Amino acid sequence: MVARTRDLILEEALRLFSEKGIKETTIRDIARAVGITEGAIYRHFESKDQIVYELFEKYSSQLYESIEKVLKKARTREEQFKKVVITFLDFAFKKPDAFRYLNIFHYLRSREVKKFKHIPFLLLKELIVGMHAEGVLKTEPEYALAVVTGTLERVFLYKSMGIIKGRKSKVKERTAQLLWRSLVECSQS
Amino acid sequence: MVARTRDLILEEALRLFSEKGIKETTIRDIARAVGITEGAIYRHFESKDQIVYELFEKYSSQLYESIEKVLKKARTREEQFKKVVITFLDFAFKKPDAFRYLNIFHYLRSREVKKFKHIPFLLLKELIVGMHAEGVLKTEPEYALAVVTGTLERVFLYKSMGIIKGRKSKVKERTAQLLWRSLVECSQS
Amino acid sequence: MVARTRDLILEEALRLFSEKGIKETTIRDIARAVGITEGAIYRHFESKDQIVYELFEKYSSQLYESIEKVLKKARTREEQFKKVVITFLDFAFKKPDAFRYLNIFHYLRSREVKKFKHIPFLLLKELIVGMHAEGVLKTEPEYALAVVTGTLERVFLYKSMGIIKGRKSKVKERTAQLLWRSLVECSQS
Amino acid sequence: MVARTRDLILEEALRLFSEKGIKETTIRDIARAVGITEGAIYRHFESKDQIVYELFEKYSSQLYESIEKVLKKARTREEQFKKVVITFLDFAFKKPDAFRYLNIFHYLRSREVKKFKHIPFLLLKELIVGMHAEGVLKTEPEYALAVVTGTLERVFLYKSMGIIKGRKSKVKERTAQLLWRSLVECSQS
DNA sequence: CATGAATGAGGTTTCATTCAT
DNA sequence: TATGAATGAAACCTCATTCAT
Repeated sequence: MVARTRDLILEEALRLFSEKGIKETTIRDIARAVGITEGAIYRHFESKDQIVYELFEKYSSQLYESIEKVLKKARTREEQFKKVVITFLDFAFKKPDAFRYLNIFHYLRSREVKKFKHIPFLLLKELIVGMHAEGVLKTEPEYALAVVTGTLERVFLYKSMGIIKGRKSKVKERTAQLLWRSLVECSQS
Repeated sequence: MVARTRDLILEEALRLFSEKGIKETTIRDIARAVGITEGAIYRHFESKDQIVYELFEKYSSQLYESIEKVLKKARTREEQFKKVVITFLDFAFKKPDAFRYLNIFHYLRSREVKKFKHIPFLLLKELIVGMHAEGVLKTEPEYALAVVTGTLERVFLYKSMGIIKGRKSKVKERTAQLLWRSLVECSQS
Repeated sequence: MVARTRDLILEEALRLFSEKGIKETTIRDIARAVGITEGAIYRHFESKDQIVYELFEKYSSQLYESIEKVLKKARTREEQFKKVVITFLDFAFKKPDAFRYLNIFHYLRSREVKKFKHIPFLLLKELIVGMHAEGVLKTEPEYALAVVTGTLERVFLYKSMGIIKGRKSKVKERTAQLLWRSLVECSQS
Repeated sequence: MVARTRDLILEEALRLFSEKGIKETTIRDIARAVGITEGAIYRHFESKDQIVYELFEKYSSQLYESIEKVLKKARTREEQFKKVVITFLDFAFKKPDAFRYLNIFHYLRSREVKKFKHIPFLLLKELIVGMHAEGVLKTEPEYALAVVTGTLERVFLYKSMGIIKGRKSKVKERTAQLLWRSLVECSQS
């Protein structure tokens, strides 16, 4: 009941930020959503920016760790690649607000992203560069990265907009397969 | 001389919106960039939102028309597809602020997008659905759409960040080819 | 153990008030300095103002009583005068925070000073007026008062800033002698 | 009528700051006194602190220049000394709010004083150190400085409180003479 | 057309004080 | 006695918009 408020603030802030944008969400919005007064927020956070950063740090790390775990477990490059795609989408589907928020943050605060360690994007980059170095991936790694990250974001977006239909597990599998085939099996240079 | 100021306002607003965000850019910022005072802006526009909408309308239509033209000219589906991809990237490279702005607007004002006709995305959607209906494209159109739109945005982003290197014409060609092969030639279901 | 906390609060409040100012010091600042929470302060004091007043009352009285004692003991006007000067500076050097605080309070709350009895300044005034009435002091008492009080404050200030150097006992003696000679021996009208 | 508002803000801010203190005066207080809204203040000043600094700079410089002028004109050390004392008090009597404000600022923001050039106190210090070096002043310069600055402040204070009576010109002359005799003619070491 | 001062609503933040535990 | 979360008023500041000139 004590530490709860802090979490509630983070929860509602995440929801509102991902819905309306960061600047578009006011401290009052958050306070109202939590059911406290504006002043109370400042017992738990020093500033609005602290909430903004803490949310990025929290979910960035979460996703980062999931991917790290998957990378370690998988035996083959194929398994690694597909599992990473699935992990991304799994996170996105389970925590859509968080995923949307991470994208917004990357878009609007790209300069500040550098201050954080544990950027999931970097793990993906490493994987793709590694695959290319080993000759598994013929496509230029920069392009492959663009295809993968772009597709991930859009698949999530279109799924949440209802453009892409079907069970989430199906969507995850299909996306992983599609990207693998596109980039690896259709060997392109 | 009269119309010039109005255009300058749009120009600077676009630059600032795409750099810092819409809410993050103030009327004063725009006025200063143009070299006039805040009040003067209201001689040309009724409100900040009018600038926001007009910019979206303007560049959305521009891109829409370029794509329309290309679609009409092209003889084959392959030519259509590749030319559309190239047209998108051409627009993005020539008017990076506008392209970034269209993306921001889509992200933050998705509800309002519906008020506008001439959404380039819809032309792309139509093309892909058409290709699928004709059997040219085996990949499910929703996924193909996700791959194409996502990749386009990322290729532009990574090019402007310096992650993707090389001449712009090369990048455009390569992206078009890559997407065509991935989605069409690697026949997938 | 009970009274100890109360005293600690007064102690830390005095230090902070004299360092940063009254309005500039928050209840939270004081609580943190003492090592308790904000709420706990209100177990010991009804309000911030009560702390402010009690501190003034406490140190004002202390200095008042020291001076009173000295005045009673001394046999001659010269001894009285010099001892009073020394007592003022002795208090200032031993309790610099308190002395600074008394000055701040006089400056910012001059209206409220009247509510208190035991204002050290009044004893000094009485002494000087008395000396003048007896013909010991030729200088007009109002001016003498200005010279004495002003000099005392500045000697303390310059000593704590390092502008005036030397042992404190020396500074006290020298100031007493200097003021006595200036105002009394150099008979002026 | 245009530039007037800016000056009015400075004027009222000075009055309120010197009456109630800096932290104790709100932007709203100033706005109300001027007869405008709070927001309007920010068209003329970037922040409350800017007003605070500008006021210090303005009156500090004014007094500084008056003293500089007097120092240049005067032929003898005696004339210099007395004229400087008179100039200080003249400023204090003509602009009591400004004089009180300079004192408050020195007291509460001593660290920030170093950022400014043209501190009147420094001219006084120079004069006294010079007089001592030449043997005109036998009293140690640090003590002399304490007596002079302390007395000046108190004479002003007691005059404005009604403790010191008489015409202002009389008070100025008397203070100058009293300080000269005390520190110089009563040769002390 | 343009200026730039002003408004007024609303944003972020601070802080003395209260209160359930 | 003490905690620490919460309140609520008020502080500083921002900014889209209006308006007299």
